[in-house]
Amino acid sequence: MNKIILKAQLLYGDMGKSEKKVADWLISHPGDNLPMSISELAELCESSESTIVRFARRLGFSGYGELKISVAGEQEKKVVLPTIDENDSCFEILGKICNDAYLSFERTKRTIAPENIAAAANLIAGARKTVLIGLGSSASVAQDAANKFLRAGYEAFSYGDTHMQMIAVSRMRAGDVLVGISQSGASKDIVEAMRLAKSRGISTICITGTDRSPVMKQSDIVLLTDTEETKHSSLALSSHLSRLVVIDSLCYYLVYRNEANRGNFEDENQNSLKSKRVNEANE
Amino acid sequence: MNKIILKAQLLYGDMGKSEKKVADWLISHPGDNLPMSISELAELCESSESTIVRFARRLGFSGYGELKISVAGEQEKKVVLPTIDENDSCFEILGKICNDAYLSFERTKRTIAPENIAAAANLIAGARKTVLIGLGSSASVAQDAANKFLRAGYEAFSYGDTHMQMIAVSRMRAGDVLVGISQSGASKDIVEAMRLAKSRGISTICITGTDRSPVMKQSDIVLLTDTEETKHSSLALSSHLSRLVVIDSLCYYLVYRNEANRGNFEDENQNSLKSKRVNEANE
DNA sequence: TGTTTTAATGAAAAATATTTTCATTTTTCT
DNA sequence: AGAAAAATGAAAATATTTTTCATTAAAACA
Repeated sequence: MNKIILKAQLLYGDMGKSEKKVADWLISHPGDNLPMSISELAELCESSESTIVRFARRLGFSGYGELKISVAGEQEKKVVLPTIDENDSCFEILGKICNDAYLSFERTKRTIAPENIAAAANLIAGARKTVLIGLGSSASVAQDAANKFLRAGYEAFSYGDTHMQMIAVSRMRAGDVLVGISQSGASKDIVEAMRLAKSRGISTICITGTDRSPVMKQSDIVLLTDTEETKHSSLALSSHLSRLVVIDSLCYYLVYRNEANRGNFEDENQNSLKSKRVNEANE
Repeated sequence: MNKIILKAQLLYGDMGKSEKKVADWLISHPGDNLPMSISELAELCESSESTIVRFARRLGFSGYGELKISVAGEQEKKVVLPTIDENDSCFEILGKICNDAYLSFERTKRTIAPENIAAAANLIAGARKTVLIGLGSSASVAQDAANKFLRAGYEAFSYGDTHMQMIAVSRMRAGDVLVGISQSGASKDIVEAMRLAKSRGISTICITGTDRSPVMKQSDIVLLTDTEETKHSSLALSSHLSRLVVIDSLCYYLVYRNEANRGNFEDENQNSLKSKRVNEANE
């Protein structure tokens, strides 16, 4: 995978017309080495030297020299363009999905507010208990999160059933935290549950992929993940993965924060599951 | 081994005293990139710019620029493994987890057998129904998969409860497919359920991160994901994501295979959920 | 061994390449 | 449509690379 081309695609939207011409050239010449001099490339792209320097800087290089060298370093790895088409084999699709996930992670890093993740983690760390709710694919994210938080030593529960969600919220009190997970940010039942929680003085956090969405209005802390419309379909695969990495980073932070847990939680968890494993010798 | 260093050694005898100093520096710094400018290198080698140009030409390059780029191209892409430490902020952890996920995807692409994914997808595509089972974090993977397969137009169910898993298997028949998900590949209950299924002539697929694991012996098709031992902890975050991208690629393939579905499944799914969304105007 | 010839070297000049600056153009917002 | 902001490229300012050439070091020969 060519990281430079991926990065160029990632930042494509931010570029001006002329910078896009540089990106286009790069994207349409994967595997090529860059011309020796910036002037040659400027001519090829029908652009100017300064634009190319700006392009290189946008990608994180100090200038054209670094870009040139980095492109050379990336060579021999072919680019997979992340549009899935009907003739792709399963394995090709896997490659494209991995690419897409990578881009989604990069977008999430840009979208999410660092201080909000920290705030969310600290809120959960100090909470009496944490309840996570979501529907559809967000229900499995919620379940996964509850699973991990519990293993990290925090009281966490998830509910995927709208009735149970309301019941759970009605049993919560100040000092508890409700985490609502919704890609669209507009799931009625989740918004309702969040509203109820908020009215009862319970802290609320949402993880959503849609800015200015209803669920945000009911949240004390907003974790905004990859907001890009998924290019493939409503399966919304990559955005789902982004929500998981956000959960994972919260979880890691919690593990490290939990002094008592830090050293031994791995072993403890391993031991608690030991009886559930096949004794390989008998297998 | 680095081709450029090899060449330098080959031609070492022909060089003058000063050129040898340049060769020595290169040989004693394998894996390093060359300094940005020829003057820097001249200083490091206690030599001069002109000598370095001569050295580069002797090796067959047109000048320092080409040598520099060629050295960069030769570099083995050594990846920095991001180890999370206790002083990292949540946001830093997020970055490292994304990196880790990326590496995990790369490993999965190398480990998984392309023909096996295809076989698994085709098996599911032709099945009367598909049952997915897993425990712990694999339960949420199973749930996520069932959710997506159903949306893609296939009969799919997941069970996270060991009793329900056995009951579900006992109700299956030839023509059905059982997918067992287990990172360790050694979960007793999953292996049991798979064995039962196999004895009853039901096709079995496993998704696991452990080669030569018990669950593999009960499987017709093995999807082996990232087998790297997780560097961080038993939370096994990245391997979890790898299993999800495998599910996602199966799912996409199924979507494209399902002729009837292809065009309109997105819209249908969107419509079926419409009543569950907040009407934004009222919000 | 001393002298001549040849090769190697580096300082500085010349040629190239890159980066910055800034006036002009284009786009966006009102 | 007009004002403000952003993007662009020409040209100036830097920086880098290459060439030149005087000097030095090494080899060849008497």
